[in-house]
Amino acid sequence: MKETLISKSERTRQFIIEKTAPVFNKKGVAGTSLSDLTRATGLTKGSIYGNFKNKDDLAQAVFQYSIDNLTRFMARQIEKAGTPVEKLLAVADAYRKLYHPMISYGGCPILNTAAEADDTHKALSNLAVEAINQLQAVLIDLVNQGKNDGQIDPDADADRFARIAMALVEGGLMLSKLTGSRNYLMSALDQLEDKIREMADMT
Amino acid sequence: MKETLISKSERTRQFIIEKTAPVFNKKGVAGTSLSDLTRATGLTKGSIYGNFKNKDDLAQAVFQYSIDNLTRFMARQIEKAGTPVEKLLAVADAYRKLYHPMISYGGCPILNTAAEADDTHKALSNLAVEAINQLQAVLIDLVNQGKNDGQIDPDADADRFARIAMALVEGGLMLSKLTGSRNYLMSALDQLEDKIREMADMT
DNA sequence: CCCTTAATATACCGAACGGTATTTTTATAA
DNA sequence: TTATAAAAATACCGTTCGGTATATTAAGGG
Repeated sequence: MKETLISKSERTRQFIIEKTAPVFNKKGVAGTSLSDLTRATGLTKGSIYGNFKNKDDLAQAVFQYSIDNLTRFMARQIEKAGTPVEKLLAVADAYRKLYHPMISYGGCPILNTAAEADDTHKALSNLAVEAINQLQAVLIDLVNQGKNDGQIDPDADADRFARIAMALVEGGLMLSKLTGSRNYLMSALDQLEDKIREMADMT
Repeated sequence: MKETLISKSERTRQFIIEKTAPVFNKKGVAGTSLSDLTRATGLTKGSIYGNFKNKDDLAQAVFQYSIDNLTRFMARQIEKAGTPVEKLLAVADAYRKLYHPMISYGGCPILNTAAEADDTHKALSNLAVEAINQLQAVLIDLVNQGKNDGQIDPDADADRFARIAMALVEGGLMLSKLTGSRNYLMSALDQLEDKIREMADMT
């Protein structure tokens, strides 16, 4: 008597997402063909189309999966740290840890999706905007917490900080991925940490 | 008696590049079809293939054209400014001026190319690396000139500054393009200007 | 163990793909 | 003005595309 907590199709669906995620992230939606998908999964077109209504539908599920992984990882790193300022520094550190996995995954999914989809795949680019807003909201919240604790300068501009942080991280990731040199992301993260310490008057 | 300084084919070649550049930049190489190209130019496949040996060949010419435009514009802006520090600030200001044209062009070609090509089109991604190195070299050179003039702190790390500057600009552009909000690029450029003034002890 | 249903594979579709050989048109130097 | 060469258009190639109707297989409750 076997307990089937999740149906076969749900498992297959997840399997397809996991196997095709790096392919989509490296080749883009337009650059990924159905034969790429059957190759990556070992399944046939019929099976894939039984679980997703078309390629774009799968691409969206894949993107959401990638983002969920990223935000869950980030949440765990933040949880480990104590004060709001330490949590902000933990975000920067999280990206240092993410460097290698992210590169072999094909770079940041948000960046990749933004570059490809903003003029062509509106549904997908909306998901990317959501992901950015979500990450930013975390940063803004932490800054505000730091202000309440008296740890961060009450005059600090949380929104502006979050925008600069995202730009540094995404820009650094893109350049490191492109050139093959860690330096870009690392310098960007150094700069991000400087900004955090600056807000916390730890200069 | 008409003086043909440049041949018909050279003119057509340039015409094709100019007309297809925004298409490639918006849709990517994989996402741009030959019918997109014939539509954008009003020419036939035969004509296009008489001037370029294949789609990738045209894509590379298009990317180089976009980069040349960017670097020429940047050089002109730098030329106008006086001291090295003013020239560095002129670079930041150049990106402010470029905001609208860049957005309607489909975003930064370096970013777009990096995102699409680094796992698929090696020749193209090499051109993107070259473009980054070229822009960075300009920044590094200006910082060093500032040091020689005694205008910039001799301990300033020019390489690190250039990496952070590129990350801020590219990240800011991507986020502004994605979200439709100027704020990202503008905050990133504010930050870049702060860094410049910091190096110049104008704080 | 069987029967129903769900899941996967097979076989196929029309369309669009990138690319090319050939013909027609256009430019241009003599 | 005409011959010739260069450029562009036409018509076509085989392949792969995304997608689907149908057949086959496997799951899993009764």
